[in-house]
Amino acid sequence: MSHNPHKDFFKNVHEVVQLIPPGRVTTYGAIAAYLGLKSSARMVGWALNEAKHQSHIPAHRVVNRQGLLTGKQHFSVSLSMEERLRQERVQVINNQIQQFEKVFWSPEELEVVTE
DNA sequence: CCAGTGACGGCTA
DNA sequence: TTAGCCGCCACTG
Repeated sequence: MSHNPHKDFFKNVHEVVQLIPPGRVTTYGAIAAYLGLKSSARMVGWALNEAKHQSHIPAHRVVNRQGLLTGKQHFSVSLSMEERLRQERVQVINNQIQQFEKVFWSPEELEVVTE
């Protein structure tokens, strides 16, 4: 059994991302903080990079702190990050999520739901 | 092994 | 308010 800490972290990221409701988005930092590694937001991006080949993980619902689609380069041209979000009625203009505060979802909300 | 690179974000000037 | 710095750490050449 190889207990690689970062592998577990990646797996946890995948699980959290799958819980983001359609039509909502969260941030790299919010996921990192929820998993107890507040200063490792960059690693969330790495984890999503691996998730790229797993279509059931909605990586397009993760944006940066400002609501910008900084990870758009990692999505196919045929179905871009922006298009995936639009399909869920999330407004995007110039890579910027509109009404970001309203669309933002935090993993912290899970505490309420699971109780 | 070492240096450079990032799907980030907090802090400082 | 904006721009730059730097801590973070897995991965690559």
